[in-house]
Parts: sequence; structure tokens; C-alpha cells
Amino acid sequence: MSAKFKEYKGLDLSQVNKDVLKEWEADQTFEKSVTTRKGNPTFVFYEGPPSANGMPGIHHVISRSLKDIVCRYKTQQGFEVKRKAGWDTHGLPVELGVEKSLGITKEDIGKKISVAEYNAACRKDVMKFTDKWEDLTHKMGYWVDMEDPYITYENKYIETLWYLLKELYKKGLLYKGFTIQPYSPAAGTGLSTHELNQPGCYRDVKDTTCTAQFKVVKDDKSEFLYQGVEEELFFLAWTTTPWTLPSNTALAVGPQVTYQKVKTFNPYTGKPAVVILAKDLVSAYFNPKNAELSFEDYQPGDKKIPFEILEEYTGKELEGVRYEQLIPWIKPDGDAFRVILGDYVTTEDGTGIVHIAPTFGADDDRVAKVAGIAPLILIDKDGKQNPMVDKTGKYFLIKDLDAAFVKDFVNLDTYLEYAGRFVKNDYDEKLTDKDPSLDVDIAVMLKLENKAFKVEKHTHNYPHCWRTDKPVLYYPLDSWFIKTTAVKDRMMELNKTINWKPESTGTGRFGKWLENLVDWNLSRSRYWGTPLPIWRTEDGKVEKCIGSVEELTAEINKAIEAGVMEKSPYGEFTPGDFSKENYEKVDLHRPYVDDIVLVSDDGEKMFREPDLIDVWFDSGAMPYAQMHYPFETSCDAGASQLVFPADFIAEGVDQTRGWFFTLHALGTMLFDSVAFKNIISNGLVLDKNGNKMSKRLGNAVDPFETIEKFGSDPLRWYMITNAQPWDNLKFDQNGIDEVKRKFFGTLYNTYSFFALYANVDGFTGKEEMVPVEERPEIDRWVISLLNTLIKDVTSSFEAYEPTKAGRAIQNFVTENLSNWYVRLNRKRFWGGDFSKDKLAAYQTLYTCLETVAMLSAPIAPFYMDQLYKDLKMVSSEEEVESVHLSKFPQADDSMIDTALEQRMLYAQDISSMVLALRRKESLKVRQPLQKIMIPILDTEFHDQVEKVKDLVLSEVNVKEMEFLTDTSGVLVKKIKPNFKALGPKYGKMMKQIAAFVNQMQQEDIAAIEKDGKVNADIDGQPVELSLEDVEIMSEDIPGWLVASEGRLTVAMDIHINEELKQEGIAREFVNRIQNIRKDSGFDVTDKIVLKIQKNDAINDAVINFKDYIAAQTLAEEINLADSCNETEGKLVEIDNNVETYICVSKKA
RNA sequence: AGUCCUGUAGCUCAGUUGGUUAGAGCACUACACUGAUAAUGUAGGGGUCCGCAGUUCAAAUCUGCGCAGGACUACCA
Repeated sequence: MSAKFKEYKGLDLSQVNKDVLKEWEADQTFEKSVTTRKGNPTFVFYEGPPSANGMPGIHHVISRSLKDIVCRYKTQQGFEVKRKAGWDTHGLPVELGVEKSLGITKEDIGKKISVAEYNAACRKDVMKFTDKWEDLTHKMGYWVDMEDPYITYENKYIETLWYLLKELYKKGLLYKGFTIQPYSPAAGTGLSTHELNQPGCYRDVKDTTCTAQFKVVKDDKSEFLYQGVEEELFFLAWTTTPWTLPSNTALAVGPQVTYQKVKTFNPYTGKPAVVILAKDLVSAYFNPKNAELSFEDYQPGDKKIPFEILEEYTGKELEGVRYEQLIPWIKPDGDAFRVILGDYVTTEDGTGIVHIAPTFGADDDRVAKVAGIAPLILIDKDGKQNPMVDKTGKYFLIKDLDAAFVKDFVNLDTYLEYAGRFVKNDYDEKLTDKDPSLDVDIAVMLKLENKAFKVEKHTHNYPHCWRTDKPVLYYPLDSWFIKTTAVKDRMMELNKTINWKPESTGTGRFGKWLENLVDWNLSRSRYWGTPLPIWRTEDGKVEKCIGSVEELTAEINKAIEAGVMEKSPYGEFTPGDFSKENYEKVDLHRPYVDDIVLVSDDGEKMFREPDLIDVWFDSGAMPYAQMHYPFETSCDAGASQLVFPADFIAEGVDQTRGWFFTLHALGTMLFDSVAFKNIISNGLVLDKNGNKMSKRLGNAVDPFETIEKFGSDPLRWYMITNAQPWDNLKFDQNGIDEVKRKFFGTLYNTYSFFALYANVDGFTGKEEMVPVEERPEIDRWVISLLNTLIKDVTSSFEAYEPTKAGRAIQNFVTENLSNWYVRLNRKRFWGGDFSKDKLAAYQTLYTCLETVAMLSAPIAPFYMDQLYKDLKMVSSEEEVESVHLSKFPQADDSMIDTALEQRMLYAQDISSMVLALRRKESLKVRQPLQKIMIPILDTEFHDQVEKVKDLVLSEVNVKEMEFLTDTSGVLVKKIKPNFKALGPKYGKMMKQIAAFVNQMQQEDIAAIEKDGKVNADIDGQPVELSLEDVEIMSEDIPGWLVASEGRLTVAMDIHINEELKQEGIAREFVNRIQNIRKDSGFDVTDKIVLKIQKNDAINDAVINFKDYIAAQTLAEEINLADSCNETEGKLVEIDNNVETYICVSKKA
């Protein structure tokens, strides 16, 4: 007795999940899926490192499913796909978490707790959910190597980062500069965006604002502006921080904005003036009524000031025009006081002309740099560059400045009065709100000097320091940068070669980001992260960038020799020894690296720059650092070690400016290459109402619970097939349920059906194959569709479109395989001999199931593995291995028969129409009918339907099919213009042509069918319409019950004669008997004896269809009895008001 | 504020190069079927294809301007 196909009592996908996991573990299936592909072409995948200090959420399941699907697919395609897991361990979230759990703030670090202790806490804390992550990875079936992950805090990892930083340094791509950052003079510290986003930080404050007049210099550039202007000419610019006006070095205009030149008087001095401002804002400064006032009548001091609009200019025209320094206290060193373009300039408020102080505004700094405008910089007594305001928040005192600088650049006569003034009263303990602020004093001064056009109080939203409650200053702070702008063009070029899914993220979000690229600010003033490996002398003149531990220890030894250090903290380290033990002897984090003092060639002490680097550098360098490049491996060691660039990565779209960018930037700068060739960026997972999931709202879905409840397969299937991965997913558990029922339930039912009968018949799958061309039409049909499916699924996976692949599979399984193939073929599997036809049916169904398992395995790895093994366990001679080690199916084009697929479609449509007609007349399908009639449109259609005739007839229980040809003349036809064909030919005449066609009568239609053309007269123009220009279809057959859909029409003969009636009754009997068999718990193969109580309404039917009833119900005997004992028989209703007793007993 | 994504039935989503009856599943209603049965089929109701304007003989589809939701970046006169 050969093995049987396993039969199940029910489908519990959660249990399947667990069972299959055990098998994978025992068989080491994942390991084998990599090792068995050794020597084959590689497919390089990078795992973006998650941070293990947070719990994994449901949104992690989707990106990890995507990764897993592609990797499993490529494995099935024969590639060697190594997958190294990784952990992102540095960064602010970790530090904040630790601060919270220890109950400390940033200030306490180094005081209440040592840096060493703090970092030790971070190191421990960051891995606290590792086991949860591993558990989820395991349960969801994400295959990634977690035995040997890369961890960003490990010394080897950091060593590679240092190496890379040094490479950049050597290329001149790493430099020290400044950025404008939020800074709290009261606290003496910079603030991170995170700190600024604390609740309550942004507050409405009332400040003195000033619209200043910048006098236009009269020269060649401004000649066009001075045309017809006798008075002084000014640009108007508005600021909410008048204290920044002395630092003004440029004015920005919007290139597209329209500006107007307006003749008027200064409201404070009454002097005549011509001012320039944005057209849209003229009405904000000038009351339209005053346009009619006479200039002659105006007296200084009048409330109503006349004005007159003179000319209009675009921002672009104003570019390059020079103006005089507004407050000439300190001269800038370099080009300044010129109109530049700023893409961000709007006409929402102010004057549409923006005052630019590059030392106090991030945007200002950016546009000034682009335009080559110098910032206003002061040199202090240490020779360092500073903005006009010192770190306590006051204008620099002369004594704190470099004497030579003061002599050359500072106008002491005017500046002295203001030197030492705090820019906000809040910064000076001696001042209160009542005291005059610097803003007010400056405004007053400008008024007196005829330089202020409007001064007023204005309420605006301004950030405050969360610790001191005092306003924040935007202030230039030291920072290290990577000069990404130097490779901007190359990055854009390389980006075009990347296959982005969706494309718009690559061209739009990412592409636009690259276009507006600024240098990468690498500095972070924190504790737990990769230290910047740069040491500098105090004056900053000598600098060393360290690229390895070996180099560092060598430098330390030099320092010890020179006597600046006593002892090396890394004394035990042996250069060149890459063992784990050796690397455990060092710690490249703070505070240890801070304690290292190096020595310059001149014998000067060098200290480490205290910054840490951006954690995104950590993850962006992961392709190299995960292999300890170049210390233990090398990127150019040949194909065997080729792990760069990646063929594929996938993460959430929120990584666009994060990991995607840093990968790309480093790949470009270091190796002039893309870092990844294909990428899927997935969208967010929202709750079912479209809201963001959050713990606070309590709408977050726990992935563990979900997997426990449903199993991973339906979860993964749902996530992938419900919407394209890059669209946001509205996560609804009902959707998983639906997938479970609809897809997995149907597939399971199909398998169960197969297993049940295969086991009865002893089918094993080892039988000699019935050649496909010898199998019946319907078998070849489903095999044709199956091969089409293989093609579609393969190309979808190849195009990184798993959604399309999943949907195609689901459609095939539910619609074609289950609902059509199995349903129509059930009888072939029941009873009878094990004929060639039956064998063909088994083989066909088996092939479909096996192929579906292999096609679906990447998406639903658990159930498909079970299904595959259940099939193979019986059919395979060899030891059965996992579906994930199998080779992905190859489509056989010779099996695809589109004509066959088409005619099966006809069969399905005709059947459904007949069933609809039956329902309309309340004719049960069990009642056979004599005939249906189908008008034929052409010979091809005739041939096609002829071939599926029997299929249709048995499906709808009708005896014959008659074809109606045109000549019969009984058809009513319908004609429609074919817009697609006519449109390009006749264009504007379409409306009339359509009207002409629609009014054609039956005889007109007959004429065009006969002649193949018709001549029409459209507005005097002769138009010849051919058969291709119209669509003709049959609509009705008078006198018959007709259904019409598209080009198909079916008519049904509803007359029932005596024989048909009897057959119908026989079928009813079969149905009742089968039900009784089932209710009585008989086995499918049990033979029975039937006794039926006589009834005039049924006797003939039983006698005439005895053989039929016997065959269908496996009855050995059928007896009509005068009476059937009520206790042994069952009362059944055969037809309306027709009842009888049936007695079914098992044949002894 | 900028950039990008999304908007089609009550819900989740399809909808090819523009072509005239806008589809599927779920849900709802009715009916049927019953040796795959905690399934299945058939039919029905349900649409301002977010709005407005434009291009075109023809727009869910192309263009522009809005609206709503979301993401990222920024916080600026």
C-alpha cells in the first residue's frame, strides 16, 4: 500500500506556522537555502538595521515581508542570497530612553553620572528588545542571519567608519564650518530639533518689527531703476528681529515675484522717497484712497500720505542691484549689499524683499553662500571668527575683539554706543520687559536717520528654550561637514540608474532632495555614538584624522614618548590581530577617546574634536562596516567576495532622507558607484480608519498577537495583496480574515478535495504522465492558464511588484482552479474506474497545486511549504525537501493556448447567462432542459463555442445547443459605432456619425453586413463606413427567453416534456439519497440498497432512470415498494407536494 | 511653507496608449445549489470617479488651479 496524501480536519494557519517553523529549525532549511546555492550567481541584499531599543510593530512586518519575498524568490531562481542581520545601536533615541529610565537630563551626564557609566547604560539598553525582535523575525518567517549580525557600536564596525571618514578627509570632503542652529544663550548650549519640538516651546511673542529702507546705489546696474526718479530710491525689507539689521549683507527677492516702484514720503521724516516692494503687498503699506492725494499739498506729519505707483519689475530684473549698508558699524570682509534671488521668498507678509543676515538665519546662510555673499563676521581676541553677537547674547564688546580687526573693520564712532547690548532683554538679568529693548532703540535710530519706513509691534510664533524659558537665538555653531555638494551632480546621475519602486520616490522625493542638496552636517553634541576621529591643536592649525585603531595606537605611542600622555588606554591591543578577543581590549567610544591627547609634529598637544558623528553615517556605511572593510575583507577581492553594491534593499519611505540617502552618498563619494540597484520603499501602516498608529491612541496593532491569531501567511498575504506596498496600508484585521477564507481556505479545500479522492483511487503522482495534448479540453485549459500565470508571476516578481504576483495567484486559485476547474470536474473524480481520463484529471490538479505552492512560497512561506511537502511526500521518489529549496517554475509557452482560454471564457459567460435565465424562470438546475440557442457572429466564434459545447451543456443541464445563423432572420440586432476606429479618422465629425449609426434600422444593419460598407452623408460630406467602423451584436430573438451580454446572446427553450420531467425527478432522487447517505455517515465508497415507496408522480421516473440513480448513488438494488416502513425510511419532498419515503441501507 | 504620495460603490482596491454601459472582493437583500459543505453560485440595490476650469470629436485617465488626508523637510522676513 503506497503512501497517502495527508488529510486534515480543518485549516489552522497559526498551527501550520508553528509546525513549519519546527521543521525549518530541525532541517536547517534557511541555512540550506543559502548553502545549496553556493557557486551560483549572487544576489546582494542589505538589511537596513533596526534599532533594538524599541518594540517591533506591525509596520515592521510589511517591510520585512517585502525583503523576505524578494530574497526567497531570488533563492528559488537559483541565486545565492546571503542575508546578514544588523542592529543600529547609536543615536538620540537610545540616549533619551536612557535619560528617562535613569531620571537624568543631558546636563547630569559627566556630573551625576560619568560618561563611561552612561554609555555602558546605553550599550545595555539599546539591545533590550533584541529577543523580541528575534522572536518576531522568527515567527513572521523573515529569513535573515541573526547568528552573526553587524552591530554598529562594535569596535570593528567603528574602525571601518573611521577608515571611511579618513578616506573622505583625504579627498578633502570632510571639513569644519558652521551651521545656523537654535542656541540658548541663557543655557549656553545648542538645542536639537527634538528639544525644540517639546510641547510649549513655540510661543506667541510680541516683538518690535521694522520695515527698513535700503538705499539703492546709483550705478550702471541700477540705472533702469532711477529712470525718471529724482528722489532717493530705497528697497523696503521687513524684519521681526531688528537687532540683526547691523549684520545685514544682502536682500533677497523672489525670482517670479512682481515688484513695484512707488513714489511717496517717509512717514517719520516726511522726506520724499521712492520705494520698491512686492506688488501684492503695496496695499499693506499704502491705503488705496491715498493714491488720489496731491503731492503738493502734503505736509510732513500728515497722517494721510500720498503715493503713486511708477513702474513694475520682476525679482529676476532686480538681481545684482547694489545698496548702501543700512547700519555701517562693521564692514563685512567680502562681497555684500546686493540683491540676490531666494526661491523661498513669498509675498505673504513683509515686503516681498527679505533682509539677509547670514550669521543669524539658516535660509539666509544658504542663499548667501549660493550667491557668493559674505556674512558679517567679527574676529575675536583669540583670532576666531564670530557673528556680531557673542555666546552670552550681546553685541561684542570692543575689548573682546582682535585689535587689528577693530582697526580695519569697525566704525567705533557709531558702534560704541551699542557694543555690549543684549539682543533680547531676557538675556540680561538686570533688564526687564519694561526697559527699552535693543530692537526698539535700533528702530528709533533708523527713524531718525530716515531709514525706517514702518515700525510696529507684531505677534509671531517663536521658539523658546525648554530649560530657561527664554527665547532661542539662531546662531552659527561649529560643525563638521561632509561636502556632499561636491558630488551632487554625480549623485543625481547615479540616481537615474536606480530602479525605484515606486518610481516617483526616486525622481521626486529623492531626486528633488538631491537637487537641493546641502553639505551633510555630521556633528552631534552627544555621548553615545561614533566619535569623530579628529584631533586638533588648540589653535586649530594642525589636525590629524585617524583611520584605524592601529594608527591611533601608533600616535598614542608617539604622544607617550613626547610626554603628553602617561599610558595608553589601548596598550593591550595587538595591531593586525583581528580576533574578537583583541578587539575587546579597546573601546572606541567616549570618554576613552576623549582622554587621548596626541602630539603634533611640532610637539604641540592635540585634543579630539568633541563631536560625535551623525548615526546615519553608521547605517549608510553598513555595506563596508558589516564586513570590517578594508581590514578583513576588500571590495575588490573578486566575485567571491562581491557584496557591493546591493541588488536590492527595501525600507519605509521615511528612510528616503535617512538610510537611502547616506547609502547613496557614501557609495558615490567612496566608490563612485550606486550602493543599491533596486529599491522598494513602502508606505506607512495606518489603523483601519486611516490614522497613524500610536501607543498613545491605543490603536497600535501588536504583531505578535496578530501572528498568533491568524498565522503569518494570511497576514503577509493581506499586507502584500491588499494595496501596493508603497501606498499606505489601512490595516484591518477583517482583511486578514477575508484573505484566510478566500484564498487559503479555497486552496485548502482544493487540496482536501484532491487528497480525499486521490487516496480513494490510490493516485500517487508517480504514474506515467498522460501527455497534455491527450488530455481533455478543460485540462489543457487550466494548464494553459497555469503557464500564463507562471509567466505573469515571474515578471511581476522580476519587476519588484509582489502585489501583482499575489493578486494573480489568488485570482487563479479562487476563480479558475477552484470555482471552474474543480467544480466542473468533480464527477471525473467520483467513482468509476481509474481510467486514463481520471488519471489526467488527477495529474492536472496535482500539477496546479504543486505549481501554486512554488509560486506562492515567497509570500506565504509556511502554508506553501506544508502544501508542497504534503504533495511531494507521496509523489516524490527522492527525499522531500522544502519548497524554499525548489526551483521556481518555468513557463512552457507551448502549453499556452490563447484560443482555448478564449473559448473557455465563452463557456463561462454562456453558462452564467443560462443560469441567470433559469433563475428568472425559477427552473432548478436539476431539471434538465431541451435546448439553448446561440446566434453566431462569425465562423471563428462558431468553431470556438462548438468545442466547449459539451462543457456548457453539462454545466447548465441542457440537452442540446443550436447555432443560429444570420440567414434565419429571426435575430434583432444592435449596432454601435466603434469610436476607437472612427475617432482618429473623422475627429470632429464623430458626433454626427454616432448619431447616424445609432439611428440605423434592422434593414440598414442587414445591408451593411451584406455589402461590408455603408455610405453616409454627414453635413454634406460623404463618409463611407466599413464593418470595422461599427460593432454589430445580436440583441433579441423574438418569442424566446433571451439573455444578452456584450457580443453574446443566448436563448433558452423552457418547454419541459415528460422525459425531461422524469429525468429531473431522477436527479432529485439522487440528491435526496446522497443527503441521506451523508446524514447516515456512510463512507463515500459504501454500496447501498434502496427501497422507495411507490407514488404515481415518481414511479415512471424511478423505473426509467433506474440505472442512472444506481450509478450515481452506488446502489446495488432499487426496489419500488408498496409501503416503506416509516421507522427505517425517510420522508422526502421531491417536488412541490410530491412526497415519498426512501429507505437507504448499507449493502451487507 | 516647500517637496512628494493618495483621493473611484458603505469598506478595501482594480481600471492598459484618452474611445462612450467605470469593474472586483467584502458587506447588504433575494434566490438557488449541496459527497469541496464552517464552502459555493446567480441576481439586485449602491457612483457628482474629491471640486472647478482647460485641452480634445471624446477625460476616471492629459494640463492648470483648488480642497481633503498622509509622509518627509523646514521654521523663515
